[in-house]
This record gives sequence, C-alpha cells and structure tokens, in this order.
Amino acid sequence: MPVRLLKTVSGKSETPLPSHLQKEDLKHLQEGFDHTNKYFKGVVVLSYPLMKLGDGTDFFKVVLQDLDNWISRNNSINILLYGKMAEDCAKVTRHGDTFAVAGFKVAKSPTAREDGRHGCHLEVSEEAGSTIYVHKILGECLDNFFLLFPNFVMPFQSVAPKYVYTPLNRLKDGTVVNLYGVVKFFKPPYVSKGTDYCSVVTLVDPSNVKLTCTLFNGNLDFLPKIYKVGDIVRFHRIKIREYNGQMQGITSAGFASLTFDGTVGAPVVPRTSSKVYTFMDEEQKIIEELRVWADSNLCIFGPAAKLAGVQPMIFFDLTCQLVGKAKVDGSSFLLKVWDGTKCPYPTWKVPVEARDLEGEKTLLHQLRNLTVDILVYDNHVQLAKSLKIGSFLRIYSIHTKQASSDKDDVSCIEFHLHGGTCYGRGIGVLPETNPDVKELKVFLGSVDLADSQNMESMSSLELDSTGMKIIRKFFLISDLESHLQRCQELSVTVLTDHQDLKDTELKTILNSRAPQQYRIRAKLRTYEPQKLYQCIKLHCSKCNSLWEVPGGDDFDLILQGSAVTAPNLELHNTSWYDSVMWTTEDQKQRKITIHFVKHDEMVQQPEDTLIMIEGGTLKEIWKLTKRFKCVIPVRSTEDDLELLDLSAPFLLQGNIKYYGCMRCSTPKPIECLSSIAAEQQPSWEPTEIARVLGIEPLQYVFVMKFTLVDGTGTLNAYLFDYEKFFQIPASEILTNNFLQQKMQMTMNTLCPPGRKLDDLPWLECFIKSYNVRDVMKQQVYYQIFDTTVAEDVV
DNA sequence: TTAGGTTTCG
Repeated sequence: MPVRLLKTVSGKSETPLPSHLQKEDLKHLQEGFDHTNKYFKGVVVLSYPLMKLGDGTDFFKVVLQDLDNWISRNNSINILLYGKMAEDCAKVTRHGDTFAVAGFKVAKSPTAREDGRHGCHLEVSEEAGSTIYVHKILGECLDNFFLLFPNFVMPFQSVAPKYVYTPLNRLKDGTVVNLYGVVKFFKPPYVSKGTDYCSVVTLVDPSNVKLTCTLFNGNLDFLPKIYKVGDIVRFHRIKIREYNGQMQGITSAGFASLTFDGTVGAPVVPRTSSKVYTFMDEEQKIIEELRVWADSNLCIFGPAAKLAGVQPMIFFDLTCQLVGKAKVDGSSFLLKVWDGTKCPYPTWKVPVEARDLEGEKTLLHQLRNLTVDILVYDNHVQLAKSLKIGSFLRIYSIHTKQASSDKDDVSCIEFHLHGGTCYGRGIGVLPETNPDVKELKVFLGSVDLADSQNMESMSSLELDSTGMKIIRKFFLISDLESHLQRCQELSVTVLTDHQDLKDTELKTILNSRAPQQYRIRAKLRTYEPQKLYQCIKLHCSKCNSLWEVPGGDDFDLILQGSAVTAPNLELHNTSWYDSVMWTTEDQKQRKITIHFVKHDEMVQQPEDTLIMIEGGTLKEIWKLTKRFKCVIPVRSTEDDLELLDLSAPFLLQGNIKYYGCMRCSTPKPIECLSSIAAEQQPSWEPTEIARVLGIEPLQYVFVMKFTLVDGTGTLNAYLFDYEKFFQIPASEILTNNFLQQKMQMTMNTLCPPGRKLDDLPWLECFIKSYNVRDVMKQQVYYQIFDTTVAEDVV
C-alpha cells in the first residue's frame, strides 16, 4: 500500500500511535544501536524537491526538528526517504507537519559539518519496513499550541504501510527485508573469532526455500532466542546477500527478531530482548499458520534425550540443571548437570581438585548418583565458565563415548561437548519461563533423593503428542532387562543359510584342522575396534589388500597441491565437455575450472551430469556433489586432463568417495570417459567409470575381530562384511551419523557394556576356519559368514 | 571482522 493521507485529523480522540512504539530521544539516535520499536518525532522545518537517484529510485529529503529539544541549538536531523515512500510523502508534506518515523536505519550524516544538524541521518523506505505517521497542521493556531506544549500527545495518522514480509523464494541480493520462517537448523549463540557473538539459523517457509542466516551481535540478548528446531522467527531488517550461488541472510543495522514456540496450539508469546515490539493480530495469524504448515510439512525430529535414555556413541540434546562446574585445563571445562533421571550405564567422573569445584557441596553429594560430568572443550569453555550454578541449560549435540577400560568388565560412558559448532553443537541458557524448564522443575522437585539408589522407582514427566502433561513411570532398567532377556532366549544374530547344520562347541573347533565350516552358539565377550569408525577399511578384491580410508585432511592437501598447477586453456571446451573457469574474488585469485560432460552435445540436468573440477577446495567439491551426479577432481597436464594422486578419490557421488587400488590401477587419460558420455543413456555407474579410467575400485568393508565364548573355549573370529551382517552398507557409514548410531546400538545389544558374562546375549553364527601360512609358521584363522543381525534387535 | 550448518577421535 502506498503512502496515503486518509484525512486530516484533529483533537485528541483520534487514533494515537501504536502502543508498542516508544519515543526515541534525538540524543539516543546513534549508529549500531537497536532502534526497533522506537519512533522519532519532529516537525518538518525544511523539505527538498523530490529527486531521482542514478538508478531511478525516487529520493526525498526533509529536516525534522525535535519538539522536545526546541530550545537546544542542535535539534534537527535529516530524514532521507527512498522509493515509493519518497514519492508519496513528497506529495503530502508541508512545512509544519509533524512526522513520527519508525523502522528507520541510522547512518552517519555526511553533511553534518556543513548543515550543523545531527551527526546521523535516518533512512526510511517501504522495503526496510519503515513507517511514517504524519500529523497535518491545522493552521497557525495549532502550530503555535504545539510549540508551546511540546509534550502534548498529538493524534497521528499512519500514512505508510505496515511491515511487508518477503517469502523466502522472493529474496533478492542486496536488499534489506522482513521475513518469517520456521527454524530448520540453528547454532546457539557462540563467541565468534571476531568481537561478537554469532548464531547461524536456517529457515524454511511454505515456499519451500531454505535460507541460512548468519547473525552477529556483541550483545547476546539481541540474537534470536531459539531453543529448538521448529521454533518460528520473525526477522526485521535482515540483509540479503548472494553467497556461493545461494541467498544468505546477515544482520544489518537495526536487525531485530522475535521467536515463537513452533508447537501448534501453544500460546503465541514472542521471545525478545526488546521491551516493545510491533505485534498485531494479523501476525499472530501468521505464526499459527506457519505452525500448522510446519507440523504437516516438516520433519522436526530432535535428538533430545533424558539421561535415562542415553546410549553409548550417540549425539543428543540435553535439557538439564547445572549443579557444579570446575576448570579442568586450558582447553576443557567440567559441567556437572542432572535432569532427574538416572543414566543406565556407569558414568565417568572427571577428576578435578576439590577446591576448583564450584557448587553447593551438600547438593553435589546428595545428587552424586544422578549428576553426570560433561566435559566441554575449546570454544565452549568461555561460555561454560560464565554459567551460573542452578541455571537451566540445553546442551546441544553432546557426544556419549564408551570409555575403553581393559582392567574390568564394567566400562563407563563419557559425555563430551567437543570443540567447534558443527551440527549446532553448543550451550544455551533457558529462561525459567521456558515450558521445558517448567516441566523439568516440577520433575526435579518430585525426585525423592533418598530413593535415587533404587532406579526402578524413577519417574519422569513427559509431554504426549497433544501437548498434555502426563506422568509416566520410567522403568528403564527393567525395560533393558526384558530386552536382554529376549536376546538371551532367542539369539541376537540369525543364520541366512545352512539351517540344518548342528551346533559345534568352540573347544571342538579349536582342536580341529582347517579348513572347515561350523555352526556355533556363543557370546560376544568383546570386539575390536571399540571405536567403530575405525572398523571401516577399503578392500581390493583383485589383490586382496586392505587399505585405511584416507581422512578429509589428506584429500584437502592433495587438492591444495593440485591447485598449484595452472589450468591448461587448450583443454577447455572439447567435443564432449563444456568448460567454465573463474577466479575467486579474494586475494589469492584462485582459479577454478569446471568441465561439464555433455550428452548428445548438450549439458544435461545437474542431477544427471558428471563434472570434472580443477582447482576446487574440499568444501567446494563437497557442495558440488550435492548438486551433480558425479564429481571427478582432475588437473591439467600438457596434453590431457588427468586424475589426481590415487590416495584421493577418483570419483565422488552423493556422500560416497570412491578410491582406486594403488597397486592394481593403471590410470588412463580422462579422454576415455567420453566413451560413456557417448552411450545412449549414460548411467555413470562408479564401477563403469573406474573400468574406463583404468582404476581397480576399492570396496568399503567392515573388518572386526569378535572374541566369542561358549563355556568350552574362547575363539577370535573375524567379521569381514560389505553390508550383510549389519544390514548397513559399509560405504555409507562414515558419512551418515544415523547409520553410525544404528551400528553402535547393534553392537551394544550384541555386547552390552557393563554386563557380566552370564548376562550377555547369545549369538548364532557360521564360521569357517582357514590356514594362513607365513615364513615362520602356519596359523588357523576363523571368519564369520552367512550370518546377520536379527531384525528385531535394533 | 566474526561465519558462511554438514559431529570428535581430547
């Protein structure tokens, strides 16, 4: 809606300014301050002709004099109006009119020295969500009245539209906009490497477009108070920029936010640091609509857990109360927390000096069986130090690790908040008004401390799906018992073949010659490696060699090394690929070339296209794999493109890096790929790509050593499995956290930590024995085969 | 300025 003067108003009975707006004093108008929900009021003492700027934008300048400081010498300020607002205001403005300006941007006034006015000016436009309330003069009589009684509250008429909110699919580079969104991902505010706190927030809206915003502020309070995925935010005056081909939001001067609980039916109460803010009935409607949309269109699955529900080797968010804290060393800090439930596993205690431990000694002692020690590292230390004992926290992405203890059967769980902010890792302080905190407080109050040794009586408050509070008994230990009982009766693994074979005791197997095959029934006493990510290897089926999976850093180094080679322009744009080269804008002036492989002389849709990249970084390549079917990192030689070193992947597809065997591969020129491109329907299968490029592909494989016992003997059997045993492809486990957790849970069922031998479940397996002869001696080895984890185990 | 979502391996 354009600026519109509805009618001339008179008398006090007319609509006053909206109640959420507060008057800002002239002397408080400063750059970098939060002027959200403030207005500045003044009389138009001067106006300039309407102009057009170089880009065609209308521009109008007026000078407002502060009524409350009319005696002061320096009491006027320049107001710069842009666009439609400039055009419309120019039509109706007369000297002597009173303007109340809200939603303005404060910037340094370049003309302050010459015109002697305020050091800053105010910038207003419809795009920035500005509002101007104009009171028209009614004649000299009232004008004088006004000057005599400056505090007289005048009726105002709104002539500018209210805030305009831009859907996420309509954002344009270089604009400052207002928007709503549902939080899909967030990093709670953390101390950046600069001077401010930083919070990263990814939003979605019904246009199904995602926007990642990077928000900075020196004051924690000015960043949005997001507590969980699914919260809804309203951002005012967020700047939109293009970054890496995508729109990005970033704080601009005057940025302000409101945050709402995203639960359908919950009260619509904004969380904000501002005491006043605009919030109308219409906006309540927007929140309610977004809640309903998110409820049916978004999968908001949070990894929240109670201490009673934790497993080793998971990442989870914990809502808890801080009971104690202590410094450990320069890079780590200890938080002792509880949530009223008891962790079913023994938990580790971080050794600290008694004098370093802060917190109420009696309470720490009383809660000793219910608190857990969380060790936080690096960038989280500063925030952790500042936390107040007794405060309620949500700690995001805590990692539970199983401590490897060789000395006894009982291993314990460690809780770590590792350094960095990946996956939103961090600490958030929850206010006492937070619904989750209210609920937690009720529950903590109900915990009978004398009874805390008796785990079976623990209970917990939970919210059911309708948001109603219900009290449910927690019988976690007994749940675990019954689960284990089932495992003991049946078997946690099943055979996929040879059902008719009879069981053989381990003692008999150990005393027999190899090679032979057996069916066994045994318990898994222990396994190696305990760190499951270490059990993934690369296997060459041609020479039978096993290779470690190279780390991301290795790949990065190779990429950096290859980026030194300048791209050979003679190899650009051939009959089977189109090439695009660009130079980065930073000081390094890095050159990146992408060769798009064509089909039928045309570049296909990205999801069907194979690209080759020269000079890219690990991150850039990673991003390209999200968009294109295949990515092959290459470098230029004098007369052809070639693959990089074989310790780098020869191909990236989705999450998977494909490697070639260094012994068996004889890389051919990249030109050979053109034969696949020429096929009628190129499938770009990794094995096919490897074949034409002379690469012997390595396969991802699980390699583990199981120590099995059955009362008659102990036998070490190797598990060598691509997919069948865990029903998880080994190729995906390193890049898929969900699958890693699933695998860890499987191992916890097969070999529950902290259990005595009698309580371990039975496994039914096939094993085969085989001879391995080296120079010195011949040895018998055993391998598990045709066995899989039972379907109902995980 | 900072970070620019994509778990550590202590």
